[in-house]
Amino acid sequence: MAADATDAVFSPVVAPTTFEETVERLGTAIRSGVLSPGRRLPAERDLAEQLRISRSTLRQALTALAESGHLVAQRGRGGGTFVAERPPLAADPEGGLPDDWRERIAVRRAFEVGTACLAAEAAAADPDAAAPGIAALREQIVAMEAAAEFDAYRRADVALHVGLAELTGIRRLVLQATEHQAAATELIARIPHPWAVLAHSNAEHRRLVAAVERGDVAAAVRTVRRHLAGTQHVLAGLAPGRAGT
Amino acid sequence: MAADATDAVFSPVVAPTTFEETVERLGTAIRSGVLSPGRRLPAERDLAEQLRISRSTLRQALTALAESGHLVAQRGRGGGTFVAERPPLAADPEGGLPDDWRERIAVRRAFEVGTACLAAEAAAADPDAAAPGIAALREQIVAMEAAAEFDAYRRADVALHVGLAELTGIRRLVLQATEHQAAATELIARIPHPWAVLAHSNAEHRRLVAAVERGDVAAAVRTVRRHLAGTQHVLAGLAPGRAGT
DNA sequence: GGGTAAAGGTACGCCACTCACACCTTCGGG
DNA sequence: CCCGAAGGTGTGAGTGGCGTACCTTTACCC
Repeated sequence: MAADATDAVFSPVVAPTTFEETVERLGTAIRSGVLSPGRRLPAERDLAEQLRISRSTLRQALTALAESGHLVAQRGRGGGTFVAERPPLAADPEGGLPDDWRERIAVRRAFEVGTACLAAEAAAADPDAAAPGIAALREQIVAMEAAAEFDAYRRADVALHVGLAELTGIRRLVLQATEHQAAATELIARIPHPWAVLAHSNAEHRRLVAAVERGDVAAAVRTVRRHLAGTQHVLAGLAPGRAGT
Repeated sequence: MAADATDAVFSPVVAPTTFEETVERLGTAIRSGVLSPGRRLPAERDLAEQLRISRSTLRQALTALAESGHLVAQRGRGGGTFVAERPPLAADPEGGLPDDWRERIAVRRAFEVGTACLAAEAAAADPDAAAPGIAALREQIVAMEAAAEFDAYRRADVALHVGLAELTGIRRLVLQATEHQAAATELIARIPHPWAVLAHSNAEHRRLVAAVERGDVAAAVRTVRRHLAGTQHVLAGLAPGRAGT
């Protein structure tokens, strides 16, 4: 097992550029549905200011996202940059799982468990403040039940998990949640989704929301754990032999 | 509550440089004790290769760490770069908590809960493989009981939590664990630590390790949760009014 | 005692990225 | 019909990271 602490310390250092970070940020937000189709982004000059980057760099990112079908730009007065009507769901739908998929899914699991824990705590600490957020979660569950195709289902699924992070009130967790969800979508898109599985999954969603609502941390954690374990096992079944690094 | 998902998406983009990332990586490893005092780092040329960065950039980082008292360099054959005998525990012990301390401590809690969950699962899945790791955790607990001063206690504490992450076998979690621990140390260093509290804390450690050993996920999560809630409350008591952003 | 190898220390030029700034183009509304 | 708000374009400076070659120190070995 190569998880020794010193090995980890000496593992490669990555330094993403501003351009890459921006594409990642906006791209995941769009793919995960946090920025919904047709939505208008702030004007470039404003957005650059909000993101604390120069307009030049922002435009590089916007151009890249436009070329990859995430965004559509319209010139002239009343124009702007809009999220495409049918943005790509996953960044790279080429065959084969990335070889570190085990790590990714495990990190995501750890993250979700922790988030669910904090969300349940927040709901227990201030039920009134959490109520609207929880109602929003319920709406997503309804949307999932009504979903006629997998894309719609998955979008609501993502919204639910991101909404859970919102309950914690921690901005950083919300950001990470969208990233994890977008990453998870890319993996999940490659496995079959029989309706029976989706129905079962949604039953777990209901249980999760109920647990959060009554502030039952243990139940929330348990439910999330089982919920994600299913995904992990299905992926493991699809993995070519063992794909560990 | 400023944790709305779209707000998070449009929050500032940060792009750390390779230099900064490297200082962060090595600095946290040293401060958290993962790289222990007196330890020799790989030769610059080798280390640069391992970290996948140029030697020039690596040297910038090493120089900065040497100036801040983390490292000591010795020239000549048989020389090398060594971790200082008494490296600084915290990066910036200036007065006052950083204003986003609530976020930090919350993110850390979420992380630890998730990690404990995965660690307990790993132990349950393959008890024999996890046994040596768990024995190492017990050693840290013994070290904490024997600790005569807070520094020694804290180092063992960090080692315990990092060791927990190692049990999961996920390199990324180990890396994040050292970062969270180093960050936590900076906060914890500012609060008083009566021996009674430390003893109580260690009792929780024992319970945590026991829960992990028998693969009891629920108990592990519950224990970690309580364990960290204590820290959070003490910090909240020290916070100047409300330090929210 | 001198050579040699292994380590850190120094210098320099190239390239990619980021930024600020100025300007052009489109197009709806007053 | 013109103005203003939006995206689109171009340029030059500054900075950071990289590669490469070379220098200096020092322990060990013959």
